[in-house]
Amino acid sequence: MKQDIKVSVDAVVFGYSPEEGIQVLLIKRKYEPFQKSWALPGGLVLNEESLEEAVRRELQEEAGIDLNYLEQLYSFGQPGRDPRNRVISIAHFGLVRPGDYQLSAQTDAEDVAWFNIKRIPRLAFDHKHIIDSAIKRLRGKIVYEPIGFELLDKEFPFSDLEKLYQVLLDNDLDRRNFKKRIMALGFLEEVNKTLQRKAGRPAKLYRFNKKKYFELKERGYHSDLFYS
Amino acid sequence: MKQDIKVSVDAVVFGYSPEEGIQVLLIKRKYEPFQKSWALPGGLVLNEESLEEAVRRELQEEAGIDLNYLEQLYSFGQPGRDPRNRVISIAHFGLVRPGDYQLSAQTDAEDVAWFNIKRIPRLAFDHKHIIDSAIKRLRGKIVYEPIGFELLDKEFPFSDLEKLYQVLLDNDLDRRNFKKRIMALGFLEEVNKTLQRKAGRPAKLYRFNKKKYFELKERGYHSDLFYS
DNA sequence: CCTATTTGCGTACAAATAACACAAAAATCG
DNA sequence: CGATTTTTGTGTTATTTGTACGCAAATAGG
Repeated sequence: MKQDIKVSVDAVVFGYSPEEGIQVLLIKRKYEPFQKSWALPGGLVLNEESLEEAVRRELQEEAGIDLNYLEQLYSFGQPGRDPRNRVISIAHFGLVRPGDYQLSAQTDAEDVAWFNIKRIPRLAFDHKHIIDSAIKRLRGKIVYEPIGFELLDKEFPFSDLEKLYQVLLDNDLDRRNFKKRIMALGFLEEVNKTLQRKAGRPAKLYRFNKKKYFELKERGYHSDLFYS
Repeated sequence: MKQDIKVSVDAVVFGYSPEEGIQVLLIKRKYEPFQKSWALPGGLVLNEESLEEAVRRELQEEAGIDLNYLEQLYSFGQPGRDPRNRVISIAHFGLVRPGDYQLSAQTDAEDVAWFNIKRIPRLAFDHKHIIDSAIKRLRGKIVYEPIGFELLDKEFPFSDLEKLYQVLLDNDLDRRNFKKRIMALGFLEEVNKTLQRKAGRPAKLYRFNKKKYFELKERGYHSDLFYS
């Protein structure tokens, strides 16, 4: 019998701010099945586009958002995960900066929204499961690769990074040791600016030097974890 | 226009022995395209089977082999990777023990063979690229998850494990420190047997206690790397 | 029985990590 | 305006962990 399987992509897009915590982008479905349910952005792959192109296109169409970081997460292909057809979904993992993050409000607010990862509503299909995988990936990856910076502004106070790790790994990390550790990695550089958001001493701003990171990585430096 | 994409699975299966090193299972293709080229075992997913079922079925059909460990690797979906149709391949990563490992000779020897990962022939499609990803995964994963044991006999002398890590990470690890480290993880247990293969003092046999490993993992013990 | 080979075990030293204290610069509040 | 609170910045020391070794035990082979 001829193969009758459809191929789609889904995206778990994370955003972050110190006030709101870690959030994930969801859309409200317009059509059956799961009409009006919250779901991950995504859709069928077109014949001539790559998987990554499909993801970026769908995110533009459904949420008007541009990703700062994108990688493949996992492919979900269990028969029956879509009640109508056999659909294989290649799930992706994306990150946006706080700047782009706000764009969601520009599109129809009923249809697109950010949800804190601790308060995710009931979702269509197996999307809850997919999000769980993505959160696991985020938690796992942030300790040995510098993807945390992709969730922050290009220039950020150190405390933002610190809080991100706190929220994600929920362990009390020592502020001072954490900073020493990150700085020792050698790819964070100080910008000659300060920022003040509340009371307290103004914070210096830092910037992730991606070029320097790749240089160090080339030289076989063993990145190994930021914090356990 | 209607979506016209096929879905297949491929498997990168690794085997290991101290004498042969790390090997990967390849088959010689019978049909076009790439007729008579070496390629990864795999094929189209059937309508009612899961991805993992498809992998195990194909491996049975093409190589008569049973996997000891199987996980998804990555999905390759670039248009043009198959010269005829658009085919998305969900690549998998498998491990077999030395015992099962020998089975390949039972099937048609012209069509199935093990190749040392340092001496891989020219391959069909983008299969070389897929193998590279799999090797990277193996190297990366072996330092923080106990998958190395899935490549050894259930009871093995310590030196086998040691050599596996040597070959894979090609650094000179200190025999004595390596053993201390592994034993400190707490899930390797001594069996009351010895084995002698060449000259020298007979080796005690060890066994990976998977149950104990999961117990320790539950208790939030931070597995973190065997050797860097 | 002497040598080469392989496995087993322990100990001293170096390096990385964790615990902890206090100073500086601002807002807030009386 | 001064005292208090809040936030950021930097250092020092104890503890834990990792690394570099030396040497003994048990076998095969000649």
